[in-house]
Amino acid sequence: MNIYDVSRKAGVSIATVSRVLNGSPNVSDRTRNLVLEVMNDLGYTPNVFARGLGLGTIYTIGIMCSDSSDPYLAHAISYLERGLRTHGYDSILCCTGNSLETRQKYFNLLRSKKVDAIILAGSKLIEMNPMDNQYLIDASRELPIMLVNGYLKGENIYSTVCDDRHATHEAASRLISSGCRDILYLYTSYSYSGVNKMNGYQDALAGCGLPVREKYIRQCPKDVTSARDLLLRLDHSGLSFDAVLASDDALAVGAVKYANMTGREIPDSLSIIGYNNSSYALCTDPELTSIDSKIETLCNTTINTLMGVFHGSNVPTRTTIAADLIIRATTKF
Amino acid sequence: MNIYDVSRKAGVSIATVSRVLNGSPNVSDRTRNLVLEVMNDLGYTPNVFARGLGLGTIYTIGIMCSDSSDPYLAHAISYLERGLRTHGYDSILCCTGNSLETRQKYFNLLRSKKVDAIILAGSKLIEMNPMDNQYLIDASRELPIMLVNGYLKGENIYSTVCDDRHATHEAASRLISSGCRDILYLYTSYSYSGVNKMNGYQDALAGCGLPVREKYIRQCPKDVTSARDLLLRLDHSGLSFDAVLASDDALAVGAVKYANMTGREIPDSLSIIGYNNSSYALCTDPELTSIDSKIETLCNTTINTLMGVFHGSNVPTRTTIAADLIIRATTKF
DNA sequence: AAAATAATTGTAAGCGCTTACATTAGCGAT
DNA sequence: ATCGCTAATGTAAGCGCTTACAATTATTTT
Repeated sequence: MNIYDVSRKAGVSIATVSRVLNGSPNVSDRTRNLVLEVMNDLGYTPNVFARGLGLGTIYTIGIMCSDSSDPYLAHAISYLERGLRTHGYDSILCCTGNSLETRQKYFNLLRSKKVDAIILAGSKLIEMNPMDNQYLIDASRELPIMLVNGYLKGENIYSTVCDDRHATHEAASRLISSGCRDILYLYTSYSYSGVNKMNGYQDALAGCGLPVREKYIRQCPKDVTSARDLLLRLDHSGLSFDAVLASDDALAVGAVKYANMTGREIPDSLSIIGYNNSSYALCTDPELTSIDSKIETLCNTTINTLMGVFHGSNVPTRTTIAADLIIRATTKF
Repeated sequence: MNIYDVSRKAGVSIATVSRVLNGSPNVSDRTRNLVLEVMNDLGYTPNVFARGLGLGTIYTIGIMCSDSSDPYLAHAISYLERGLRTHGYDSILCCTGNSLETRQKYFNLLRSKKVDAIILAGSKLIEMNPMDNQYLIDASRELPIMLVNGYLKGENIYSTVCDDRHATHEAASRLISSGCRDILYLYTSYSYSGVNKMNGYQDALAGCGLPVREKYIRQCPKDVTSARDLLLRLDHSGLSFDAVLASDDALAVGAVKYANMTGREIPDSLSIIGYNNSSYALCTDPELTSIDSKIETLCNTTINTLMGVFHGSNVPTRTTIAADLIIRATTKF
């Protein structure tokens, strides 16, 4: 079952069938309808490989992320996949874990698949050492590289980022205005957004004339139990803190659990702010105040930008989206 | 840059290059190494389209799910993608939402991409009305259909399921032995696994000589707040219950929140069991007793079965995996 | 009505690869 | 050295589609 079968049954040449397939205007309506009807009767679907061979593209976008089971990334993938599909694009997903090496390997694999673009979801995929991103810059001569919540300077590289710095700045400032003085900052990794978030926190302290203390900036694996245990240890070690600002809701949930275990009152004795406004935020009692990083907007903007690139429009290299502070019950404001 | 460039530089025919590409044994070691070296020098990667045209396959598996942002499915996708990749297969992801129509559309889209198999992740993708699954049965003549946690009878259809019925049977039985008499069952949708879970619950009641009451079987959207509110309403309406068995952890979290709001003691006044043993289970205080549906095992088994099918091995049509009851703090045992 | 032009359709040459079949080279047995 | 056989390599015909260009038909224009 191929284009020849259709052309035979419709009594036209394969070129005409192909034109119908590709929406060429140079086909009379009568012929077009005839061909479409035959296609329908035969249940014909064009062979993607043959199509790709001729067209050199296959309407497929590669999506890379470190781990699709992370709730934040899972949502990103969901929005990206859905959005791309509405534009007629498929997506090939690649979860690369955290090793740079496998990341490069999968990246090249996607390229060899002749995807039309590659979207990197999540700021962890951009290395802090510029040298390690060279492979992206090299590849960008060949196809557009889209970064969701990550930034890299380059000719054919487009970033859509959330204004994390501003968001944590605001969050920390509000904690301070509500009376908190010893704000613990919990983060999981240094990354584009990780660094921005931390800077926002530090700026806020500095802006209010409070000291930025190393002891109050703590690294922690991104899971509830690790965060809870870390806080228990810190508490035990005599560090006193009256607020926790976390780079992810999972860490903030851990903070709630720490408070519940130690009997500290939330928010009177301890204020907590999470990040991402994920479903975690509604799991706890009291429910989490959290920064909404607007993942859906981020993804949609990325896709719109990409479509702009495909159509040759003039498109911004970096788009910044504002975050929202969603106030619930773990803060005094 | 194509196979001709390689063949020219290596001084062999394109057929030989192709043989090296496909790991044919009919190439002398000397020639193979020479060709590989040239490929490496040139940074050559074969064109997937041309390859697919010739081979008729492209080492790509279609994965369908209703919504990749659901934590359970997100994990499934993560495991599937990773597992397939270790076997040299890519995956194309399709999130179909809940409409049968778009599901069929995307299914055919995957077929037109000539994927080597389609994996349906999650029991929601199988319709309860057999007629509505005909498209799967039709397609199975063309390519293997793999169901993760769903069952459909058919020639080239393979299912890997969790023994949900047994799991909820055990869970309910243990609730009963621990003194519970009025066990509320919360579910989200009728589906292969949904029905099994419910049956397990009902069997357990019947087995212990307890009545199966309609009022104690409630449908609820799969989110924390809906579940909490439903329980508040039921409570308010005068229904008395001393345990909640939920078809998903999110619902169980809602139950914990209901208890916290109303001051009911967990587990003394209310026992709660969730399903899937997801990260939700560790978010609450007290932490959730939950049924681990072994999603990782399910996914790996599915992939192994699929590889068996590809190799023409004799492979079981349905594989059942036992669930685990993970006991934490929301039950009295 | 013929000529000029535009719209539609057809022909055929790829796209880069695989593979059946043909050819050649290699090697031990005679 | 010759034959027979196997292993290695090459030749060429697709795979199903796109598209430049050629050919035909329809529509204006004069």
